[in-house]
Amino acid sequence: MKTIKDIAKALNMSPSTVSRALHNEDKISLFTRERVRAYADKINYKPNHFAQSLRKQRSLSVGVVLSSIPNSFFAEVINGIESVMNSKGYFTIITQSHESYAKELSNIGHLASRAIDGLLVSVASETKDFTHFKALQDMGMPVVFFDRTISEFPTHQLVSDGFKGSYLLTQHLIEHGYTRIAHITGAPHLSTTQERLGGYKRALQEAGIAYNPSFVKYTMRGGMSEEENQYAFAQLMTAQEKPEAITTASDRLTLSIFSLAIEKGFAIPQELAMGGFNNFPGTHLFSPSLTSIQQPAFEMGKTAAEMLIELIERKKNTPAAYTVKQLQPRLLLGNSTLKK
Amino acid sequence: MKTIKDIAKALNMSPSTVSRALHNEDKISLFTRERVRAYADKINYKPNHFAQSLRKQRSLSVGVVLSSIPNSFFAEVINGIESVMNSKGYFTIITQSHESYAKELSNIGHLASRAIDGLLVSVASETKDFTHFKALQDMGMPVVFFDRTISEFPTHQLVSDGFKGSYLLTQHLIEHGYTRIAHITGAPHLSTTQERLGGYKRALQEAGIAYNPSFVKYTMRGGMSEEENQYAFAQLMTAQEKPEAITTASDRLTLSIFSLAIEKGFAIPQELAMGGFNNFPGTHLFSPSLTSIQQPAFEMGKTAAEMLIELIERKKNTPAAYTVKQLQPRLLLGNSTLKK
DNA sequence: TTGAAAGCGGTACCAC
DNA sequence: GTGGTACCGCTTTCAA
Repeated sequence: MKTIKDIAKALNMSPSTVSRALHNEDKISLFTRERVRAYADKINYKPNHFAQSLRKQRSLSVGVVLSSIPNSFFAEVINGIESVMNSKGYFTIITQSHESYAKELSNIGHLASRAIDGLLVSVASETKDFTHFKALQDMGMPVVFFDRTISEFPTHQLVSDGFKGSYLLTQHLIEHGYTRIAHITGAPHLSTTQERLGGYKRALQEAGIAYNPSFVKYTMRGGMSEEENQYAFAQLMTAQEKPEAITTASDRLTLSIFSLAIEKGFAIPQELAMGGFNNFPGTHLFSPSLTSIQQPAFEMGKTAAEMLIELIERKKNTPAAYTVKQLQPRLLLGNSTLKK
Repeated sequence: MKTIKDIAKALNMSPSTVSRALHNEDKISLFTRERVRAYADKINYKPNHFAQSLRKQRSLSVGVVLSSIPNSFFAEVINGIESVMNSKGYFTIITQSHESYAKELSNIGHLASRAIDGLLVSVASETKDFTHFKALQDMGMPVVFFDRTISEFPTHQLVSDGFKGSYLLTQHLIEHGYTRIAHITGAPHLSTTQERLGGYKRALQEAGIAYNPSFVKYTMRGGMSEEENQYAFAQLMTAQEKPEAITTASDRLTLSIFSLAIEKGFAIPQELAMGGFNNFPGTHLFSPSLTSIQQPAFEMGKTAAEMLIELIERKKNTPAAYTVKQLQPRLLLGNSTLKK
């Protein structure tokens, strides 16, 4: 691997001149700049990233902690993040928590030792303690939360309007004649869970339908555990008072519960209507086509990345005015929630 | 950020001792080791990765170049790669080519300047020139190809048996009474394209069905371009001699062509049977459920990562004996290829 | 068993 | 405009 010193020696000048020439500084004569450039190209010189980072105390890379890459929602989010980071010259290191607190903790540790310049996080569903994020932030690391956030955390946050999404879906079901509507959701302490539940309740309330707590089922692993999902579904459908419609609050849950209902032989939507949060491509090809609340995943990644860059490149002493942004979800109608 | 020097000063010893103690070297007294460990823990010391990499001339990170993260197949592959890399202490930097040669080239450049220890590549469909990979390899960078490979490239390679997958699907269709079977595939120069086409041809040949070149359509962007897909589909279905079945050679193509057929109102499988390579979860919920060839994506990532680690950690002077591994795909039967 | 010091590749301050 | 050089944090050889 060729270094600046090699170039300096070959061209008979000092390393500092070479460095400056490569950075195209005006102080260096155009002639020298050209000579250096040409030679660097010729020997295919690449700056050593570690030396640069060590010296400049910044790595031009950011870390991402999210639940799972094969989840279509997050896959699209990553795409959005990378589109921004690449154009700004930053690298993106992605880690998966698989909804586990322990994994999240160890990922954060690894990322910290990589001296990343900033961190994008969608909190694992198991996580209830935030001191590991706070510790990083106190050390000067910019942190932005997206999707699953910690509302009381002092930093930029980006969420999709889960309240609205859930509200629209529930309202849609009510308009189509359903009144016994269930809601299967994630862990109760999560912001997303609370919002989505809130939208569901509000729609019921506005329609004058009494809220029935036994129609709401929580899953601690947010749909990642098939047993948990089956249990929640069974509890709902073996009760004396069964729901006529189920809404689901996350990608995994939606796919899993829909799949279960088909498996168990429920007629959809005649016997049981279904709809939920879902970013999988192709659910319009399901039988019946699935009514979904789609979140703007790519845009979420893109915007979160922009917020992070803003924090990273802000002057150190500028006091940060943290904002919380909300993106609007879309309700995509399918046949799984048709009028009875 | 605390450094080794801080620890040394606080404990009144030299940086070298601290370094050795942290690495648990026997030369250092147990007492000292414990003292250092305890203090390092207390101040939450994390080694500076850049300094380490700069000094040791290795980064403990690997680069990955693949087509697209939101593609379920690659998302699962990434999962497999990370499971190995994390356990071995390596970091994984993922880049997407979106099937573009230019993007692939620039990704490789970025990764190289990050001084990655190794590279995992699934070649972009546009790529026809391999000198950028060769250059890296000549500089001592271990490279492993997976999925979309360059067969003549001297290194470890890992593919799924596309010939077999395609053969099984075509054979299945023939057994169910179809004879006019089409095949929509990617760019003709790709190894995967040729294999999958090969399996298709072999099955036809064994059944004594004449190969009809007008039943094979190529897409240069491998399903990423909706226009291309529509054109290929239209060409097949507006010809005088229409196929009764279509097989598709990649995830994107399978989803896209299936979607098109539904949209255009074809009765599946009565009028047109469909099946193809597909790793999307949930196609059993399609209407009709989709016959698919599933590739072992997680295992592919896992094995490719292991092969790369093997190359990285091999002693420099050991001559490499490169191997080509094949993983077996599974044929998942659905209703989209039922007997007429 | 521990310490001193050189050096990994670049950058940036200070001279000239 | 250009050169000399200290230094970023860590590892490792040599010496003690």
